[in-house]
Amino acid sequence: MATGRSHRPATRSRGIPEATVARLPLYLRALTGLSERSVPTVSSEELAAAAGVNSAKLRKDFSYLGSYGTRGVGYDVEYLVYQISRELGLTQDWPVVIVGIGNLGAALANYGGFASRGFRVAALIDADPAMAGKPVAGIPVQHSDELEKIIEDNGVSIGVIATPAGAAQQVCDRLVAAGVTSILNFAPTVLSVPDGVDVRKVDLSIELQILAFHEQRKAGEEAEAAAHDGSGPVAATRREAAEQGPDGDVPAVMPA
Amino acid sequence: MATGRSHRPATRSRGIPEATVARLPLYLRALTGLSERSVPTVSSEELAAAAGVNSAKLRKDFSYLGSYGTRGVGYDVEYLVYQISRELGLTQDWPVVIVGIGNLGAALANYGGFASRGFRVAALIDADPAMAGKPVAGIPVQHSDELEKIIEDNGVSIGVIATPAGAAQQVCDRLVAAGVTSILNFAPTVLSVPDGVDVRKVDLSIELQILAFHEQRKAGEEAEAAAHDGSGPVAATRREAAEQGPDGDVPAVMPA
DNA sequence: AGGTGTGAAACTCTTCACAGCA
DNA sequence: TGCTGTGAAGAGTTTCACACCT
Repeated sequence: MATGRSHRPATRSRGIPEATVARLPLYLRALTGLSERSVPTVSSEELAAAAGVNSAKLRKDFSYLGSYGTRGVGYDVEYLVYQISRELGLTQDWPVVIVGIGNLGAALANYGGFASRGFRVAALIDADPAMAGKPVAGIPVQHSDELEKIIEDNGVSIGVIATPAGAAQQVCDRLVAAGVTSILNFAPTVLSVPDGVDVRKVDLSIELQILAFHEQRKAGEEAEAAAHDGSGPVAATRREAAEQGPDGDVPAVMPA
Repeated sequence: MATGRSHRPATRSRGIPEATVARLPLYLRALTGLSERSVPTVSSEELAAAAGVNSAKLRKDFSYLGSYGTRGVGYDVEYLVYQISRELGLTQDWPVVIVGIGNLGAALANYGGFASRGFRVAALIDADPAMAGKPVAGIPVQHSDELEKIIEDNGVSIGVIATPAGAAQQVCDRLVAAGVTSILNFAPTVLSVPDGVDVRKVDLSIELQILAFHEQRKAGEEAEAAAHDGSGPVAATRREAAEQGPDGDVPAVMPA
């Protein structure tokens, strides 16, 4: 084991690697599916397939949480659901505000998986006075003047920004000033936040560009293959296969 | 799999690491901003700040593309924009279809950054006959019966799935059968696709769960700090700082 | 047998630090 | 002088393979 050096363990805290954290929701979703179908236990192999990862990775991931499986048998579905939920902090309810109720904001408000898993839409906020009072997904939109009050009254610590890019930083600043410490940003901007505030970003156009890169490379390879004829230096120049998507992913938070 | 078993050479091909590819769109966005403000050159330091990464990483990233900078000076903005665009395959236009025109699909269709950067919404497709013909973002929605024809007629190779989870795999299968080889999936499901097809996934609920994990950890640390010592548990938050968000990120594609 | 849990190896990504060029 | 480009070190992640428990 460790040579007794006082080296910073880096991934500190309770030591679950970011990459693992990013996959826990995936496992949880797969487990929930099994649970609904009343499956009592799963092997790492089966669960891994359902979650779209490989079994070695899954076992390693679970090993960071503890020893929740039974050798020769597998994992108890209900028990794992609970353990992962707890680890992710989903046994409590997180009030969330969504700022910017355009198409995207409305889509998010309507998103079922929201309420279902530990999150509660505490408020919808928009800068347009014409929106105020209009119900979206059964929740009346409130004007952004109320932002600070809403956050304090509801103890909101997670905010979702679905505004146009131009407004994002400003909204972000107000959210943070009011006490929000985690932000999910859908606006195509880099947000700057003080230390201690986490930002995760979802950007459609970035995803598409990454796809385009690979798409282009496929086209190139095809042409090359046609020119060369088969049997290149590496017979298998095909796609290299990173089994799962780009969802949660690895690099995670972004203070400052 | 086909012929060769063995291992994938991984990052192979022309050797740009996935992590770098995932950041190129970020750089491109920052550069576009500079370009619009007619800034002629940038240093790695400045550009890195604008893109939300650190400069060493940026320089390393660029070194995979070639030597496009000038020592002692920096990078020519326009030239870099071109080089990155080319590398990402954005000098050509990619026709894209969006399947599932609910709130989310509509939001995507309306998303400006779309058309602006190498992508063209070739068609909007929905299974609801009542939607057919209705224009969204100026484009008439077409019924899913037309899916195969649309894809072939337009030479579409990138598809966006914004349907409910239940329909996603089916839609995916049809897209792939019709010739689509890159898919951006917004439905909360693991899609299975044949080898050679790339899938990227965006999942709101996963992002929120990751935030919740960190949020919970912050709360825990605070409590711990408070217990240890009465002094203000102010900005105690350690957070080790992964400077950028979870956007594109590292693990990338997912065949099979 | 059957499947988990985990050291150790392999690989990828990030950061450092500085040589070298404009 | 100033900033790029990069080898090398370091950190984090994935995969392997097998000991160990049921």
